[in-house]
Amino acid sequence: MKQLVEERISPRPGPRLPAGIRTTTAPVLTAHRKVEDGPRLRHQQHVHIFREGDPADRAYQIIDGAVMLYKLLPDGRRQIVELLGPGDVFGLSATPVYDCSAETLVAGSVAIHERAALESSPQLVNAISQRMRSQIAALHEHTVLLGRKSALERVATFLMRWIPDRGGYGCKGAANGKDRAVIRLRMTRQEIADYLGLTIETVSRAFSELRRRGIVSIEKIDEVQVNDVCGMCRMTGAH
Amino acid sequence: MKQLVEERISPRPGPRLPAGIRTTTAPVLTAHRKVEDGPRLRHQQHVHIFREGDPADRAYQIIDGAVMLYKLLPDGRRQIVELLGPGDVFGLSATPVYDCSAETLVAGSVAIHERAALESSPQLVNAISQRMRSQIAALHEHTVLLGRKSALERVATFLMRWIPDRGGYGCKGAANGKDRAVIRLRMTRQEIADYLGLTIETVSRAFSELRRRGIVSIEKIDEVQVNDVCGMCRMTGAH
DNA sequence: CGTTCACTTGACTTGGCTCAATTCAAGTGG
DNA sequence: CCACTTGAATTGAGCCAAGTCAAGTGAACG
Repeated sequence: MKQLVEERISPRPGPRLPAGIRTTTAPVLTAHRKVEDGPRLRHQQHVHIFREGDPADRAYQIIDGAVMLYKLLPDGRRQIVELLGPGDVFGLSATPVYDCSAETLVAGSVAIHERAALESSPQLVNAISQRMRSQIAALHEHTVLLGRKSALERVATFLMRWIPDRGGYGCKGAANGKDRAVIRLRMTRQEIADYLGLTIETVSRAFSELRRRGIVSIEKIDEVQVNDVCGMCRMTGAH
Repeated sequence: MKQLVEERISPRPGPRLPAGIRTTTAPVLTAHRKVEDGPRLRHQQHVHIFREGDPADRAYQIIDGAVMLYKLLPDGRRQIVELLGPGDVFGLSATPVYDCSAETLVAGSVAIHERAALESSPQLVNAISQRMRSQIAALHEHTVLLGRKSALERVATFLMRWIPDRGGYGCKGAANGKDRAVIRLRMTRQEIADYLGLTIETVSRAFSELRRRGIVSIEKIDEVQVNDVCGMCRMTGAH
């Protein structure tokens, strides 16, 4: 069974809470502690941490694993608005309720920051502030993808995202002779489609097209071998 | 000639906000000091405040007027990633350079926050933090629009945005008998298109379609009379 | 008891057709 | 004259439907 296990990490032993039950007392995070200290939430794959419209009591920071934030339209259309990994914060809301839902993509754990504690520590505030800036830049980038890129460009951009140190600002091209990479997707085609603003079929066709062109080969369903990273980068529309 | 005029303003009573451009939340006021104090920049319409890639020395907060943030692809495709009004902050960057360009849509003025000063005042940090949360929520909303909405839904959503207190969370429907509104666009069709991820022709056709359906009538080119706000709201895909 | 084979299931791929939005090309009017 | 609108042709991506593939289930059988 999928489950959420909430636990309090040392130095403060505390109550274990069954899934779905909320704490009423806010823990105090002092300035000198690492943000990862304090209460945590362990989670399995594909469980909800919160849903759009829930009271926004807490914010979270990913320690490990991966989380997606998504929004639904009333007729069922889904858009995944952010993909998050270790270090990323989510659940910060400008209103009393969450503006989107958070579901785990990969098992892991997150640190919990009670809403009340979020403004008390200057270090924490500055650290989270810095994170928000990065996430805003990522949202800008994704906005360009959704507003202006073709299906093939979207999928190429998506794949480049998972190749460390490539395609970004200081990308020098292939480090050594070979220009290969292996990507573990950890998302279904449906999730990729909902992130890229496409249908599952279009995503599938884009993968096939990349395979046809020799840019990638797909061994296992969630493992993509990139044979020509620079070649794929040129297909992103960004270069 | 278009110009930027920088000047230092002495502390004085806070801003009256002109109606029109978005008023997401109240203007940011800290406990002892208004953030609008300090150096300012007056600007005319359609001038750049900074460009993508410029060193990100400062952040800005709009006092009045309107600003758009946009990104370009190398082949010239443009995507406007944010539309900002009074109170909104921009120019916060996670890197040493700006991730997008900022251009004014409407003449006005902005407050300048030097990068170094941004972490010094807790009040300022918290106020800006709150602003960033709102902007992230707005970006999420726009992501759904770009990823999942039809052209007509996009334009209807865009128009609803400029009608205060309607279409949002606590929208009660028409306040009194009539259900009308007047919108001053202050953007060209090209800018609207680049914001909505469409072409100028598609935007034009969407306006015509709304006119044909009697939802709006367009007197002057940048003034839209909405005859049936609830009707338009139903076309946004969000209800 | 463990192996095999038929069947089911879910996820992905591919094909064919459709349609919404783009592109190209004239208009129109403030 | 420039920004916008409208029309006609084009096309990329969506939708629907069928096909592939791998993993899992389970009953039969040596």
